[in-house]
Amino acid sequence: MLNLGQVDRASDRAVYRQVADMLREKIQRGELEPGDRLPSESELAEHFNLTRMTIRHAIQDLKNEGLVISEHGRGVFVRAAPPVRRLAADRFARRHRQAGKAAFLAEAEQSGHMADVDRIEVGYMPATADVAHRLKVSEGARVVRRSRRYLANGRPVEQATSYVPADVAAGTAIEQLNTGPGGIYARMEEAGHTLSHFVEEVSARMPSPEERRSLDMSPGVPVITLVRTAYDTAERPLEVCDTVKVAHAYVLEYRVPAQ
Amino acid sequence: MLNLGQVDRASDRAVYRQVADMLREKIQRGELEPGDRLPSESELAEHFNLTRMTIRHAIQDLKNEGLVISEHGRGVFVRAAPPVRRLAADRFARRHRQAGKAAFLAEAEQSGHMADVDRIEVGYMPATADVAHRLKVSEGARVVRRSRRYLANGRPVEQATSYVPADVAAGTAIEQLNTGPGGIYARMEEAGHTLSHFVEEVSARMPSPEERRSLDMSPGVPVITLVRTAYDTAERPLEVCDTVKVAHAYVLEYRVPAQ
DNA sequence: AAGTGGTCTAGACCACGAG
DNA sequence: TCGTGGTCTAGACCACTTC
Repeated sequence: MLNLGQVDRASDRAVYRQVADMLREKIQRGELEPGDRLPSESELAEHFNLTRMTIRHAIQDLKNEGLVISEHGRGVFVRAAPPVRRLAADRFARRHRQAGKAAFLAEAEQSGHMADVDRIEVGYMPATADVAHRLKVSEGARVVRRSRRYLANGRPVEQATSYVPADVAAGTAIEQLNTGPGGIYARMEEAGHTLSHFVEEVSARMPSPEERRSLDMSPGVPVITLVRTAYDTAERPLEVCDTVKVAHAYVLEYRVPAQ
Repeated sequence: MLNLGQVDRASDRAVYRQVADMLREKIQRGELEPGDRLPSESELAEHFNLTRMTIRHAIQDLKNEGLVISEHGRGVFVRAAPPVRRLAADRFARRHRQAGKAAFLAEAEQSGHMADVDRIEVGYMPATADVAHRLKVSEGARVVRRSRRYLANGRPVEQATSYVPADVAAGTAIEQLNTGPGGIYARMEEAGHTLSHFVEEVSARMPSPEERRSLDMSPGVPVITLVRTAYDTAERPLEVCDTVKVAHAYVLEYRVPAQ
Protein backbone atom coordinates (compact mmCIF):
# COMPACT_ATOMS: atom_id res chain seq x y z
CA MET A 1 0.00 0.00 0.00
CA LEU A 2 0.91 3.63 -0.37
CA ASN A 3 3.16 5.32 2.12
CA LEU A 4 0.52 7.65 3.49
CA GLY A 5 0.93 9.72 6.64
CA GLN A 6 -1.64 10.36 9.31
CA VAL A 7 -4.10 13.17 9.82
CA ASP A 8 -3.67 15.78 12.52
CA ARG A 9 -6.86 15.79 14.53
CA ALA A 10 -5.82 18.98 16.28
CA SER A 11 -5.36 20.86 13.01
CA ASP A 12 -7.81 23.51 11.90
CA ARG A 13 -7.95 21.87 8.51
CA ALA A 14 -10.80 19.39 8.24
CA VAL A 15 -9.52 15.83 8.26
CA TYR A 16 -11.23 14.98 4.98
CA ARG A 17 -9.28 17.85 3.44
CA GLN A 18 -6.07 16.52 4.91
CA VAL A 19 -6.78 13.14 3.37
CA ALA A 20 -7.55 14.76 0.02
CA ASP A 21 -4.32 16.78 0.29
CA MET A 22 -2.23 13.66 0.82
CA LEU A 23 -3.80 11.80 -2.07
CA ARG A 24 -3.57 14.83 -4.32
CA GLU A 25 0.12 15.13 -3.55
CA LYS A 26 0.74 11.48 -4.41
CA ILE A 27 -0.96 12.04 -7.74
CA GLN A 28 0.81 15.27 -8.52
CA ARG A 29 4.20 13.84 -7.60
CA GLY A 30 3.54 10.93 -9.90
CA GLU A 31 3.62 8.30 -7.15
CA LEU A 32 0.13 7.50 -8.33
CA GLU A 33 0.09 7.44 -12.09
CA PRO A 34 -2.83 7.76 -14.48
CA GLY A 35 -4.81 4.54 -14.41
CA ASP A 36 -3.54 3.51 -10.99
CA ARG A 37 -6.11 2.44 -8.44
CA LEU A 38 -6.28 4.25 -5.13
CA PRO A 39 -6.52 2.16 -1.97
CA SER A 40 -10.15 1.20 -1.40
CA GLU A 41 -12.34 3.34 0.79
CA SER A 42 -12.27 0.69 3.49
CA GLU A 43 -8.49 0.48 3.41
CA LEU A 44 -8.18 4.24 3.64
CA ALA A 45 -10.75 4.39 6.44
CA GLU A 46 -8.81 1.81 8.41
CA HIS A 47 -5.43 3.42 7.72
CA PHE A 48 -6.56 6.88 8.84
CA ASN A 49 -8.90 5.65 11.57
CA LEU A 50 -11.80 7.45 9.96
CA THR A 51 -15.21 6.34 8.79
CA ARG A 52 -15.90 5.57 5.18
CA MET A 53 -18.13 8.62 4.86
CA THR A 54 -15.21 10.89 5.70
CA ILE A 55 -12.96 9.12 3.21
CA ARG A 56 -15.67 9.44 0.59
CA HIS A 57 -15.83 13.16 1.27
CA ALA A 58 -12.11 13.43 0.51
CA ILE A 59 -12.44 11.40 -2.67
CA GLN A 60 -15.44 13.47 -3.75
CA ASP A 61 -13.21 16.54 -3.69
CA LEU A 62 -10.64 14.84 -5.88
CA LYS A 63 -13.37 13.80 -8.29
CA ASN A 64 -14.56 17.38 -8.47
CA GLU A 65 -11.05 18.51 -9.33
CA GLY A 66 -11.01 15.98 -12.13
CA LEU A 67 -8.03 14.13 -10.64
CA VAL A 68 -9.71 10.77 -10.14
CA ILE A 69 -12.73 8.88 -11.35
CA SER A 70 -14.62 6.18 -9.50
CA GLU A 71 -15.99 3.03 -11.05
CA HIS A 72 -18.71 1.22 -9.21
CA GLY A 73 -17.54 -2.18 -8.05
CA ARG A 74 -13.99 -1.64 -9.33
CA GLY A 75 -12.37 1.19 -7.43
CA VAL A 76 -11.16 4.77 -7.69
CA PHE A 77 -8.58 5.48 -10.36
CA VAL A 78 -6.23 8.30 -11.21
CA ARG A 79 -7.73 9.81 -14.30
CA ALA A 80 -6.00 8.86 -17.50
CA ALA A 81 -5.79 11.94 -19.67
CA PRO A 82 -7.56 11.48 -22.99
CA PRO A 83 -5.66 12.48 -26.09
CA VAL A 84 -5.49 16.25 -26.27
CA ARG A 85 -6.76 17.56 -29.55
CA ARG A 86 -5.08 20.77 -30.45
CA LEU A 87 -7.31 22.80 -32.72
CA ALA A 88 -4.90 24.76 -34.86
CA ALA A 89 -5.55 28.31 -35.95
CA ASP A 90 -5.56 27.27 -39.63
CA ARG A 91 -7.94 24.35 -39.32
CA PHE A 92 -10.45 25.94 -41.66
CA ALA A 93 -7.92 26.81 -44.34
CA ARG A 94 -9.28 26.34 -47.83
CA ARG A 95 -6.39 24.08 -48.78
CA HIS A 96 -7.72 21.48 -46.35
CA ARG A 97 -11.15 21.53 -47.92
CA GLN A 98 -9.67 21.33 -51.38
CA ALA A 99 -7.63 18.33 -50.33
CA GLY A 100 -10.95 16.71 -49.50
CA LYS A 101 -10.63 16.80 -45.74
CA ALA A 102 -13.28 17.94 -43.33
CA ALA A 103 -12.04 20.02 -40.41
CA PHE A 104 -12.28 17.29 -37.83
CA LEU A 105 -10.30 14.87 -39.93
CA ALA A 106 -7.68 17.50 -40.73
CA GLU A 107 -7.13 18.03 -37.03
CA ALA A 108 -7.01 14.35 -36.28
CA GLU A 109 -4.38 13.84 -38.94
CA GLN A 110 -2.24 16.61 -37.48
CA SER A 111 -2.33 15.19 -34.00
CA GLY A 112 -2.16 11.55 -34.99
CA HIS A 113 -5.46 10.43 -33.51
CA MET A 114 -8.05 8.08 -34.80
CA ALA A 115 -11.16 10.08 -35.60
CA ASP A 116 -14.73 8.90 -35.77
CA VAL A 117 -18.10 10.50 -36.21
CA ASP A 118 -21.35 8.91 -35.12
CA ARG A 119 -24.93 9.72 -34.14
CA ILE A 120 -25.42 11.81 -37.24
CA GLU A 121 -28.89 13.31 -37.52
CA VAL A 122 -30.09 15.56 -40.31
CA GLY A 123 -33.42 17.28 -40.73
CA TYR A 124 -35.31 20.49 -41.35
CA MET A 125 -36.71 22.55 -38.50
CA PRO A 126 -37.82 26.12 -37.77
CA ALA A 127 -35.02 28.34 -36.44
CA THR A 128 -35.06 29.08 -32.74
CA ALA A 129 -34.63 32.68 -31.62
CA ASP A 130 -30.92 32.29 -30.97
CA VAL A 131 -30.15 30.48 -34.23
CA ALA A 132 -32.28 32.92 -36.20
CA HIS A 133 -30.40 35.84 -34.71
CA ARG A 134 -27.01 34.40 -35.53
CA LEU A 135 -28.04 33.40 -39.05
CA LYS A 136 -29.73 36.77 -39.60
CA VAL A 137 -32.97 35.07 -40.63
CA SER A 138 -36.40 35.49 -39.11
CA GLU A 139 -37.41 33.31 -36.20
CA GLY A 140 -39.08 30.15 -37.41
CA ALA A 141 -37.44 30.25 -40.85
CA ARG A 142 -36.61 26.83 -42.23
CA VAL A 143 -33.09 25.64 -41.50
CA VAL A 144 -31.26 22.36 -41.82
CA ARG A 145 -30.14 20.97 -38.50
CA ARG A 146 -27.16 18.62 -38.55
CA SER A 147 -26.01 17.06 -35.30
CA ARG A 148 -23.23 14.56 -34.75
CA ARG A 149 -20.81 13.29 -32.15
CA TYR A 150 -17.06 13.15 -32.61
CA LEU A 151 -14.77 10.52 -31.12
CA ALA A 152 -11.01 10.51 -30.79
CA ASN A 153 -9.41 7.12 -30.34
CA GLY A 154 -12.87 5.74 -29.74
CA ARG A 155 -13.76 8.14 -26.93
CA PRO A 156 -16.45 10.77 -27.33
CA VAL A 157 -14.91 14.24 -27.19
CA GLU A 158 -17.40 16.55 -28.82
CA GLN A 159 -21.07 16.98 -29.62
CA ALA A 160 -21.84 19.39 -32.44
CA THR A 161 -25.00 20.80 -34.00
CA SER A 162 -24.97 22.89 -37.15
CA TYR A 163 -27.73 25.05 -38.57
CA VAL A 164 -27.77 26.09 -42.22
CA PRO A 165 -30.43 28.27 -43.91
CA ALA A 166 -32.67 26.18 -46.12
CA ASP A 167 -31.81 28.04 -49.32
CA VAL A 168 -28.10 27.43 -48.81
CA ALA A 169 -28.53 23.72 -48.18
CA ALA A 170 -31.26 23.01 -50.71
CA GLY A 171 -30.26 20.58 -53.41
CA THR A 172 -26.80 19.94 -51.96
CA ALA A 173 -25.32 17.06 -49.97
CA ILE A 174 -25.74 19.27 -46.89
CA GLU A 175 -29.23 17.76 -46.76
CA GLN A 176 -27.77 14.25 -46.77
CA LEU A 177 -26.25 12.19 -43.99
CA ASN A 178 -22.98 12.01 -45.86
CA THR A 179 -21.87 15.43 -47.02
CA GLY A 180 -19.00 14.08 -49.13
CA PRO A 181 -15.33 15.06 -49.26
CA GLY A 182 -14.40 18.31 -47.52
CA GLY A 183 -17.68 18.48 -45.58
CA ILE A 184 -20.42 21.09 -45.76
CA TYR A 185 -18.03 23.99 -46.35
CA ALA A 186 -16.78 22.32 -49.52
CA ARG A 187 -20.39 21.88 -50.67
CA MET A 188 -21.15 25.53 -49.98
CA GLU A 189 -18.23 26.70 -52.08
CA GLU A 190 -19.24 24.37 -54.89
CA ALA A 191 -22.70 25.96 -54.78
CA GLY A 192 -21.13 29.35 -55.36
CA HIS A 193 -20.81 30.68 -51.81
CA THR A 194 -17.36 31.99 -51.00
CA LEU A 195 -16.43 31.54 -47.36
CA SER A 196 -14.74 34.57 -45.96
CA HIS A 197 -14.23 34.02 -42.25
CA PHE A 198 -15.56 32.41 -39.12
CA VAL A 199 -16.34 33.92 -35.76
CA GLU A 200 -15.91 31.61 -32.81
CA GLU A 201 -17.28 32.31 -29.35
CA VAL A 202 -15.63 30.24 -26.67
CA SER A 203 -16.67 29.69 -23.08
CA ALA A 204 -16.66 26.94 -20.48
CA ARG A 205 -19.08 25.59 -17.92
CA MET A 206 -20.14 22.42 -16.18
CA PRO A 207 -22.09 20.03 -18.40
CA SER A 208 -25.76 19.26 -17.97
CA PRO A 209 -26.56 15.66 -16.99
CA GLU A 210 -27.57 14.94 -20.62
CA GLU A 211 -24.31 16.29 -21.98
CA ARG A 212 -22.40 14.24 -19.45
CA ARG A 213 -24.20 11.14 -20.58
CA SER A 214 -23.82 11.88 -24.28
CA LEU A 215 -20.09 12.50 -23.93
CA ASP A 216 -19.55 9.71 -21.42
CA MET A 217 -17.94 12.17 -19.02
CA SER A 218 -16.99 11.56 -15.43
CA PRO A 219 -18.49 13.94 -12.88
CA GLY A 220 -16.62 17.13 -12.13
CA VAL A 221 -15.19 17.65 -15.59
CA PRO A 222 -16.09 20.87 -17.41
CA VAL A 223 -16.97 21.39 -21.05
CA ILE A 224 -15.86 24.01 -23.52
CA THR A 225 -18.68 25.50 -25.52
CA LEU A 226 -17.82 26.90 -28.91
CA VAL A 227 -20.30 28.57 -31.22
CA ARG A 228 -18.92 29.11 -34.69
CA THR A 229 -20.59 31.25 -37.31
CA ALA A 230 -19.40 31.01 -40.91
CA TYR A 231 -19.67 34.10 -43.11
CA ASP A 232 -19.41 34.56 -46.85
CA THR A 233 -17.69 37.51 -48.45
CA ALA A 234 -20.91 39.53 -48.21
CA GLU A 235 -20.95 38.99 -44.44
CA ARG A 236 -23.90 36.71 -44.77
CA PRO A 237 -23.97 33.91 -42.18
CA LEU A 238 -24.03 30.53 -43.92
CA GLU A 239 -23.85 28.31 -40.88
CA VAL A 240 -24.00 28.33 -37.12
CA CYS A 241 -22.31 25.43 -35.39
CA ASP A 242 -22.86 24.89 -31.70
CA THR A 243 -20.33 22.54 -30.11
CA VAL A 244 -19.79 21.11 -26.66
CA LYS A 245 -16.33 19.68 -26.09
CA VAL A 246 -14.89 17.67 -23.21
CA ALA A 247 -12.64 20.36 -21.76
CA HIS A 248 -9.52 18.38 -20.95
CA ALA A 249 -9.50 16.84 -24.42
CA TYR A 250 -8.92 20.17 -26.13
CA VAL A 251 -6.53 23.03 -26.54
CA LEU A 252 -7.88 25.66 -28.93
CA GLU A 253 -5.32 27.73 -30.72
CA TYR A 254 -5.99 31.12 -32.29
CA ARG A 255 -3.85 33.57 -34.13
CA VAL A 256 -4.81 37.16 -33.45
CA PRO A 257 -3.31 39.99 -35.51
CA ALA A 258 -1.90 42.93 -33.57
CA GLN A 259 -3.37 45.25 -36.16
CA MET B 1 -42.03 27.74 1.43
CA LEU B 2 -41.58 26.38 -2.04
CA ASN B 3 -44.15 24.13 -3.60
CA LEU B 4 -41.97 21.04 -3.72
CA GLY B 5 -43.23 17.54 -4.44
CA GLN B 6 -42.21 14.33 -2.79
CA VAL B 7 -39.63 11.75 -3.67
CA ASP B 8 -40.55 8.34 -5.02
CA ARG B 9 -38.86 5.81 -2.77
CA ALA B 10 -39.67 3.03 -5.21
CA SER B 11 -37.94 4.79 -8.11
CA ASP B 12 -34.63 3.56 -9.46
CA ARG B 13 -33.33 7.10 -9.28
CA ALA B 14 -31.55 7.81 -6.00
CA VAL B 15 -33.64 10.02 -3.75
CA TYR B 16 -30.88 12.61 -3.42
CA ARG B 17 -30.93 12.91 -7.21
CA GLN B 18 -34.68 13.33 -7.16
CA VAL B 19 -34.31 16.14 -4.63
CA ALA B 20 -31.60 17.75 -6.76
CA ASP B 21 -33.81 17.40 -9.83
CA MET B 22 -36.68 19.21 -8.16
CA LEU B 23 -34.53 22.05 -6.93
CA ARG B 24 -32.76 22.32 -10.27
CA GLU B 25 -36.10 22.62 -12.02
CA LYS B 26 -37.22 25.40 -9.68
CA ILE B 27 -34.05 27.29 -10.50
CA GLN B 28 -34.23 26.74 -14.23
CA ARG B 29 -37.89 27.70 -14.36
CA GLY B 30 -37.03 30.89 -12.54
CA GLU B 31 -39.19 30.11 -9.51
CA LEU B 32 -35.96 30.47 -7.59
CA GLU B 33 -34.09 33.50 -8.86
CA PRO B 34 -30.44 34.42 -8.56
CA GLY B 35 -29.76 35.49 -5.00
CA ASP B 36 -32.76 33.65 -3.58
CA ARG B 37 -32.19 31.42 -0.58
CA LEU B 38 -33.13 27.78 -0.77
CA PRO B 39 -35.07 26.27 2.13
CA SER B 40 -32.61 25.29 4.87
CA GLU B 41 -31.25 21.77 4.97
CA SER B 42 -33.35 21.02 8.03
CA GLU B 43 -36.51 22.28 6.34
CA LEU B 44 -35.82 20.20 3.25
CA ALA B 45 -34.99 17.16 5.36
CA GLU B 46 -38.27 17.48 7.21
CA HIS B 47 -40.29 18.14 4.04
CA PHE B 48 -38.91 15.12 2.22
CA ASN B 49 -38.65 12.90 5.28
CA LEU B 50 -34.93 12.42 4.66
CA THR B 51 -31.88 12.96 6.79
CA ARG B 52 -29.78 16.07 6.46
CA MET B 53 -26.92 14.06 4.96
CA THR B 54 -29.11 13.05 2.04
CA ILE B 55 -30.27 16.61 1.49
CA ARG B 56 -26.65 17.77 1.62
CA HIS B 57 -25.81 15.23 -1.05
CA ALA B 58 -28.43 16.76 -3.34
CA ILE B 59 -27.20 20.28 -2.66
CA GLN B 60 -23.61 19.19 -3.26
CA ASP B 61 -24.60 18.17 -6.77
CA LEU B 62 -26.17 21.55 -7.42
CA LYS B 63 -23.03 23.24 -6.13
CA ASN B 64 -20.94 21.15 -8.49
CA GLU B 65 -23.11 22.25 -11.38
CA GLY B 66 -22.52 25.84 -10.39
CA LEU B 67 -26.23 26.47 -9.79
CA VAL B 68 -26.01 27.38 -6.12
CA ILE B 69 -23.46 28.47 -3.56
CA SER B 70 -23.57 27.87 0.15
CA GLU B 71 -22.59 30.38 2.79
CA HIS B 72 -21.75 29.09 6.20
CA GLY B 73 -24.23 30.30 8.76
CA ARG B 74 -26.42 32.04 6.18
CA GLY B 75 -27.85 29.49 3.80
CA VAL B 76 -27.71 28.16 0.26
CA PHE B 77 -28.34 30.66 -2.49
CA VAL B 78 -29.06 30.53 -6.19
CA ARG B 79 -25.90 31.78 -7.78
CA ALA B 80 -25.99 35.31 -9.09
CA ALA B 81 -24.19 35.36 -12.42
CA PRO B 82 -21.23 37.72 -12.50
CA PRO B 83 -21.03 40.13 -15.40
CA VAL B 84 -19.97 38.32 -18.54
CA ARG B 85 -16.93 39.86 -20.14
CA ARG B 86 -16.89 39.37 -23.85
CA LEU B 87 -13.34 39.43 -25.14
CA ALA B 88 -13.64 40.79 -28.63
CA ALA B 89 -11.53 39.55 -31.49
CA ASP B 90 -9.96 43.00 -31.95
CA ARG B 91 -9.03 43.62 -28.33
CA PHE B 92 -5.34 43.88 -29.16
CA ALA B 93 -5.79 46.25 -32.07
CA ARG B 94 -3.09 48.87 -32.24
CA ARG B 95 -5.62 51.67 -32.19
CA HIS B 96 -6.51 50.76 -28.63
CA ARG B 97 -2.91 50.97 -27.53
CA GLN B 98 -2.45 54.23 -29.31
CA ALA B 99 -5.50 55.57 -27.58
CA GLY B 100 -3.70 54.83 -24.35
CA LYS B 101 -5.82 51.89 -23.28
CA ALA B 102 -4.54 48.60 -22.02
CA ALA B 103 -6.39 45.55 -23.26
CA PHE B 104 -8.31 44.91 -20.06
CA LEU B 105 -9.58 48.46 -19.89
CA ALA B 106 -10.52 48.45 -23.56
CA GLU B 107 -12.68 45.40 -22.96
CA ALA B 108 -14.23 46.83 -19.83
CA GLU B 109 -15.19 49.97 -21.69
CA GLN B 110 -16.86 47.98 -24.44
CA SER B 111 -18.93 45.95 -22.04
CA GLY B 112 -19.63 48.74 -19.60
CA HIS B 113 -18.02 47.21 -16.52
CA MET B 114 -15.94 48.72 -13.80
CA ALA B 115 -12.43 47.35 -14.16
CA ASP B 116 -9.77 47.10 -11.48
CA VAL B 117 -6.34 45.58 -11.22
CA ASP B 118 -4.72 44.61 -7.95
CA ARG B 119 -2.07 42.33 -6.47
CA ILE B 120 0.50 43.52 -8.97
CA GLU B 121 3.90 41.91 -8.52
CA VAL B 122 6.95 42.55 -10.67
CA GLY B 123 10.37 40.95 -10.49
CA TYR B 124 13.14 39.19 -12.32
CA MET B 125 13.45 35.42 -12.26
CA PRO B 126 15.02 32.61 -14.30
CA ALA B 127 12.75 31.20 -16.98
CA THR B 128 11.11 27.86 -16.27
CA ALA B 129 11.28 25.18 -18.95
CA ASP B 130 7.81 25.98 -20.25
CA VAL B 131 8.29 29.74 -20.34
CA ALA B 132 11.74 29.38 -21.91
CA HIS B 133 10.29 27.19 -24.63
CA ARG B 134 7.53 29.61 -25.47
CA LEU B 135 9.85 32.63 -25.40
CA LYS B 136 12.48 30.77 -27.40
CA VAL B 137 15.14 31.51 -24.80
CA SER B 138 17.30 29.06 -22.88
CA GLU B 139 15.99 27.62 -19.64
CA GLY B 140 17.05 29.77 -16.72
CA ALA B 141 17.48 32.93 -18.82
CA ARG B 142 16.51 36.10 -16.98
CA VAL B 143 12.93 37.20 -17.56
CA VAL B 144 10.63 39.76 -15.99
CA ARG B 145 7.64 38.20 -14.30
CA ARG B 146 4.58 40.39 -13.93
CA SER B 147 1.55 39.00 -12.15
CA ARG B 148 -1.72 40.72 -11.36
CA ARG B 149 -5.37 40.09 -10.67
CA TYR B 150 -8.24 41.63 -12.59
CA LEU B 151 -11.60 42.53 -11.12
CA ALA B 152 -14.86 43.38 -12.87
CA ASN B 153 -17.37 45.31 -10.81
CA GLY B 154 -15.23 44.55 -7.78
CA ARG B 155 -15.24 40.78 -8.27
CA PRO B 156 -12.07 38.89 -9.17
CA VAL B 157 -12.39 37.40 -12.64
CA GLU B 158 -8.86 36.71 -13.80
CA GLN B 159 -5.37 36.02 -12.58
CA ALA B 160 -2.61 36.75 -15.08
CA THR B 161 1.15 36.29 -15.17
CA SER B 162 3.33 37.67 -17.94
CA TYR B 163 6.92 36.80 -18.76
CA VAL B 164 9.09 39.12 -20.83
CA PRO B 165 12.73 38.51 -21.83
CA ALA B 166 15.06 40.70 -19.81
CA ASP B 167 16.52 42.49 -22.82
CA VAL B 168 13.06 43.51 -24.01
CA ALA B 169 12.01 44.86 -20.65
CA ALA B 170 15.30 46.45 -19.59
CA GLY B 171 15.14 50.18 -19.14
CA THR B 172 11.41 50.40 -19.82
CA ALA B 173 8.38 50.80 -17.61
CA ILE B 174 7.80 47.07 -18.06
CA GLU B 175 10.12 46.72 -15.08
CA GLN B 176 7.91 49.04 -13.05
CA LEU B 177 4.69 48.40 -11.18
CA ASN B 178 2.93 50.97 -13.33
CA THR B 179 3.61 50.39 -17.00
CA GLY B 180 1.94 53.60 -18.12
CA PRO B 181 -0.72 54.26 -20.74
CA GLY B 182 -1.38 51.43 -23.17
CA GLY B 183 0.35 48.84 -21.02
CA ILE B 184 3.44 46.78 -21.78
CA TYR B 185 2.63 46.39 -25.47
CA ALA B 186 2.72 50.16 -25.87
CA ARG B 187 6.12 50.24 -24.13
CA MET B 188 7.45 47.52 -26.41
CA GLU B 189 6.45 49.41 -29.52
CA GLU B 190 8.03 52.59 -28.13
CA ALA B 191 11.23 50.63 -27.64
CA GLY B 192 11.26 49.74 -31.33
CA HIS B 193 9.60 46.34 -31.30
CA THR B 194 6.78 46.01 -33.78
CA LEU B 195 4.05 43.65 -32.63
CA SER B 196 2.86 41.43 -35.41
CA HIS B 197 0.42 38.94 -33.91
CA PHE B 198 -0.54 36.93 -30.88
CA VAL B 199 -1.14 33.22 -30.51
CA GLU B 200 -3.66 32.26 -27.87
CA GLU B 201 -4.07 28.75 -26.54
CA VAL B 202 -7.38 28.22 -24.79
CA SER B 203 -8.46 25.37 -22.58
CA ALA B 204 -10.60 24.79 -19.51
CA ARG B 205 -10.30 22.77 -16.32
CA MET B 206 -11.23 22.79 -12.66
CA PRO B 207 -9.23 25.26 -10.58
CA SER B 208 -6.70 24.26 -7.98
CA PRO B 209 -7.58 25.18 -4.39
CA GLU B 210 -5.17 28.13 -4.58
CA GLU B 211 -6.73 29.43 -7.75
CA ARG B 212 -10.14 29.09 -6.19
CA ARG B 213 -9.03 31.10 -3.23
CA SER B 214 -7.29 33.74 -5.30
CA LEU B 215 -10.30 34.23 -7.55
CA ASP B 216 -12.81 33.88 -4.73
CA MET B 217 -14.61 31.15 -6.62
CA SER B 218 -17.36 28.92 -5.37
CA PRO B 219 -16.72 25.19 -5.62
CA GLY B 220 -17.65 23.42 -8.81
CA VAL B 221 -16.95 26.31 -11.15
CA PRO B 222 -14.37 25.77 -13.90
CA VAL B 223 -11.68 28.12 -15.14
CA ILE B 224 -10.60 29.00 -18.64
CA THR B 225 -6.86 28.97 -19.11
CA LEU B 226 -5.47 31.15 -21.84
CA VAL B 227 -1.80 31.34 -22.71
CA ARG B 228 -1.01 34.22 -25.04
CA THR B 229 2.30 34.63 -26.81
CA ALA B 230 3.07 37.96 -28.48
CA TYR B 231 5.29 37.95 -31.55
CA ASP B 232 7.11 40.74 -33.37
CA THR B 233 7.39 40.95 -37.12
CA ALA B 234 10.47 38.71 -37.03
CA GLU B 235 8.43 35.99 -35.26
CA ARG B 236 10.34 36.60 -32.08
CA PRO B 237 8.26 36.04 -28.93
CA LEU B 238 8.19 39.21 -26.83
CA GLU B 239 5.89 38.05 -24.09
CA VAL B 240 4.12 35.03 -22.72
CA CYS B 241 1.02 35.71 -20.67
CA ASP B 242 -0.54 32.92 -18.67
CA THR B 243 -4.07 33.67 -17.54
CA VAL B 244 -6.67 31.88 -15.47
CA LYS B 245 -10.20 33.20 -15.86
CA VAL B 246 -13.40 32.42 -13.99
CA ALA B 247 -15.17 30.51 -16.74
CA HIS B 248 -18.68 31.83 -16.47
CA ALA B 249 -17.43 35.40 -16.46
CA TYR B 250 -16.07 35.17 -19.99
CA VAL B 251 -16.95 34.65 -23.58
CA LEU B 252 -13.89 34.74 -25.84
CA GLU B 253 -14.48 35.79 -29.38
CA TYR B 254 -12.15 35.04 -32.27
CA ARG B 255 -12.25 35.81 -35.94
CA VAL B 256 -10.74 33.05 -38.06
CA PRO B 257 -10.10 33.67 -41.76
CA ALA B 258 -11.21 31.00 -44.19
CA GLN B 259 -7.99 31.82 -46.14
C1' DA C 1 -18.57 -15.31 -2.90
C1' DA C 2 -15.87 -11.47 -1.95
C1' DG C 3 -14.64 -6.86 -2.55
C1' DT C 4 -15.72 -2.52 -4.41
C1' DG C 5 -18.17 1.92 -4.54
C1' DG C 6 -23.28 4.04 -4.02
C1' DT C 7 -26.88 5.28 -1.01
C1' DC C 8 -29.04 6.30 3.32
C1' DT C 9 -29.96 6.62 8.39
C1' DA C 10 -29.83 8.97 12.96
C1' DG C 11 -27.59 10.94 15.45
C1' DA C 12 -23.46 14.40 17.37
C1' DC C 13 -20.68 18.60 17.91
C1' DC C 14 -18.71 22.62 15.74
C1' DA C 15 -18.13 27.33 13.35
C1' DC C 16 -20.30 31.12 11.37
C1' DG C 17 -23.83 34.91 10.83
C1' DA C 18 -27.55 37.76 12.26
C1' DG C 19 -30.35 39.81 15.62
C1' DT D 1 -28.97 33.21 21.47
C1' DC D 2 -30.56 30.76 17.63
C1' DG D 3 -30.58 29.05 13.06
C1' DT D 4 -27.52 28.11 9.47
C1' DG D 5 -24.21 25.12 7.07
C1' DG D 6 -19.64 22.15 8.02
C1' DT D 7 -17.77 18.03 9.80
C1' DC D 8 -17.77 13.42 11.53
C1' DT D 9 -19.35 8.90 13.52
C1' DA D 10 -20.99 4.03 13.18
C1' DG D 11 -23.46 1.62 11.35
C1' DA D 12 -26.82 -0.57 7.31
C1' DC D 13 -28.17 -2.37 2.78
C1' DC D 14 -27.60 -2.17 -2.13
C1' DA D 15 -25.50 -2.57 -6.98
C1' DC D 16 -21.72 -3.59 -9.58
C1' DT D 17 -17.38 -6.11 -10.92
C1' DT D 18 -14.33 -9.84 -10.67
C1' DC D 19 -13.16 -14.47 -9.82
